[in-house]
Amino acid sequence: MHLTPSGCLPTKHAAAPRTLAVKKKTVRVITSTAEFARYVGLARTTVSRVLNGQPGLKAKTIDRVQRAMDETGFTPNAYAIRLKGKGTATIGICMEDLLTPTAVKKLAALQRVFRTAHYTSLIEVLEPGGSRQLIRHFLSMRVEAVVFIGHFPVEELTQRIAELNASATPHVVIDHVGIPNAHSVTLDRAHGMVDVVDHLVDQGHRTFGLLGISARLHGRLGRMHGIMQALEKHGLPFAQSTRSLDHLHVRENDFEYGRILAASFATLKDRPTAFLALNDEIAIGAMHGLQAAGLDIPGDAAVVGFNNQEICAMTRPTLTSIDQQIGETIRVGAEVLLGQIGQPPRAKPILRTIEPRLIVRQSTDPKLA
Amino acid sequence: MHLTPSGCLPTKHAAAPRTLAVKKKTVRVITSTAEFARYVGLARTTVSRVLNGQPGLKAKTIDRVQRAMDETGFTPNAYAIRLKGKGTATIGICMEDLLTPTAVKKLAALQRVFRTAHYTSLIEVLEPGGSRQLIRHFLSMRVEAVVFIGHFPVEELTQRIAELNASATPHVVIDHVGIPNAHSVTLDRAHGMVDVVDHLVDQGHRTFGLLGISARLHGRLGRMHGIMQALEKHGLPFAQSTRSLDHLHVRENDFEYGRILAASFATLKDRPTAFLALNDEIAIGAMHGLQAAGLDIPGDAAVVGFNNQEICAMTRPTLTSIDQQIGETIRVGAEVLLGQIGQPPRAKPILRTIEPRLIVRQSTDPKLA
DNA sequence: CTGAAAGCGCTTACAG
DNA sequence: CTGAAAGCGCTTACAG
Repeated sequence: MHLTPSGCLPTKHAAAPRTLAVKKKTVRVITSTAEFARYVGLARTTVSRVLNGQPGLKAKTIDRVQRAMDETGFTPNAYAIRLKGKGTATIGICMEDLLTPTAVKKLAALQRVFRTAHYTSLIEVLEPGGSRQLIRHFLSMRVEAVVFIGHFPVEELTQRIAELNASATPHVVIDHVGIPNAHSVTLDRAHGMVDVVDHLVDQGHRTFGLLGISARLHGRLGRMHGIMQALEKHGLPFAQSTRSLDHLHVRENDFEYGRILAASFATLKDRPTAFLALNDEIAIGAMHGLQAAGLDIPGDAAVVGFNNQEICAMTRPTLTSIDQQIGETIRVGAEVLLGQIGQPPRAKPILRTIEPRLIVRQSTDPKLA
Repeated sequence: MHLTPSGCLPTKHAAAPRTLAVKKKTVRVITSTAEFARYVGLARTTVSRVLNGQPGLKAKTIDRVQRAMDETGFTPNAYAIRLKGKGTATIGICMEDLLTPTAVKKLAALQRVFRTAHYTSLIEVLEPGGSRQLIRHFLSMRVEAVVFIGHFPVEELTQRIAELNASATPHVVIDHVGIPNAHSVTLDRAHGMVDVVDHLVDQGHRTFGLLGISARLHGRLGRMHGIMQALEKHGLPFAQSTRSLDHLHVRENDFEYGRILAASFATLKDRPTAFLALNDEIAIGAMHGLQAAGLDIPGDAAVVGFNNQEICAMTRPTLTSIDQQIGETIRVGAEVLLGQIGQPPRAKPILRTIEPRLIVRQSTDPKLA
């Protein structure tokens, strides 16, 4: 999105009168209620009433207008309506990208909820460093609320939330903790990892390879926190029980990243027996890499993914994973957001937590093979 | 999206004055250039000039305005700008859904191209039967062009294209042939299937199971056309060489659909030796189903997917597939669309064809195992 | 740089 | 139902 200094969209070209040649004669496209009213033979006021479904109109009049709309294809100018208007019924959705399947799933679900609640979604993808312009664009479009989906630079997002708060625009941050004063809905990843570790320890595992998982972000609700907590519970010393090779490789394509991490792990003499991956893609890549090294899954190595995508049921072996409960996340997210609209700003940030669910499959349980 | 009879968005509530309590005193959010100009101590005209980056302004003045914008968070009302304005620099993108990975990839690529060209994308997902309202919404937002991505009911789409043509709004249909008077960019699926069949015949296959592929749609550029053409070329009688069990099962989840089709095929005594799937998901499900029945891939059965998603390199065996050339598709699509803006309407529909690329992997070539 | 003014396309009382 | 009018928040000549 390109914006002028004002945060608004640039104009592309002078508005040529929109005409269209039809069968040798030029038909002017009707672009205003004034013109349209003249065409129908009614007053502008009356047309406006019909368009807005106001009461006290004869069925005949409504019909006349409807028919004329079909004939001419006239649509009232939304910009004029909303200028005059009482709210835009629009919600801005800021996406980190459109390439993460689970993020897109959330977007799709959210858009559906908003539509049901009679809101239009204004969907934008954040360009690196473009968050200020993006929020200015949303504000200039007078959105009634803003949702953030995905992962953003903490400082930038913090700034943007402050701006939204300053303009009394409601917001919710989906799945991104650690933003001061932000209302958010977050998956309790820590809890998910506790379930995973419990399950793996139960299967006899004592050493864990971490694929793409680190403590950098997240804090209390983060995965690392959960892993440490669970290991402690089982009396396993953290430093000896876990191993990461993330420093060796660059993460571009997740599948490939998982594969190459696994290949490196396969060369270790004291190789961990269980692997926890940041997501399903990395886990699938890791299975590929481990198997290519001649290892059996789960016999020689157990693997756990994250997100429980449909593909998990179709790999060989099928992949144990953690379900994000996207439906629930979006339900709560929408509730938090819509609850703010029309209300006075909250003093305290709202923080809602979603509990994930472990789905055990063959990659960690030999009995299921 | 909910629309009133006028095709516009309903109003949600009366616009309460947006105020915000900050440190005990109530700060009014500035919502107009008039207010803002008063705040800065400049004329509205001057402020407007600064916001639009017009020449002939002192650096000092520009600075003052910039600073005041940062202080107040003021954003000019986009609805007023565009009402007055010369074009909206907005393009409507109509998606069939947000759940098909390749469709979302196209969306992401297209949005990026549009942004680079200084257009904002208005992304909407079509609800069943909601196409008329959707297009009315786009027209009411005065989009400068419309893109359709995905598959739509032919008759509905034909109607919508006619409406867009009637209002002189440019459009392009990505990957959906057979719409009269529609400008479109389409993958030559027939060509793709010719390549597949050539490859498989080369590998010694003479019988082909079709998974989800039928002749219902598409015509000349369709897959079935390509399959028939290639079989004829190799002197293989079509009816004897192909087999479909699509009538036996319901297609909901594609992975599962592929699995269950394959399970049925596995029970046949005269089972085909090669399988062509509608997409990668069905192909992966089919591999799962065939392997579960004890068959070796590609030894007992070859499998080919469609779309060449990243996962194809991570299955066991890796999956031969056809790459859609999404980058090229979107490049051409944007070219076709942007080329129409500001030009007189075309008499003849534009039809551009994209050539797919066969990517051979282990699932069809034992030498790669 | 300022200020007054017209106009974009609507909605909404208001008087008939 | 009609008609005249005010106003939403901008932009853009125009005269100073």
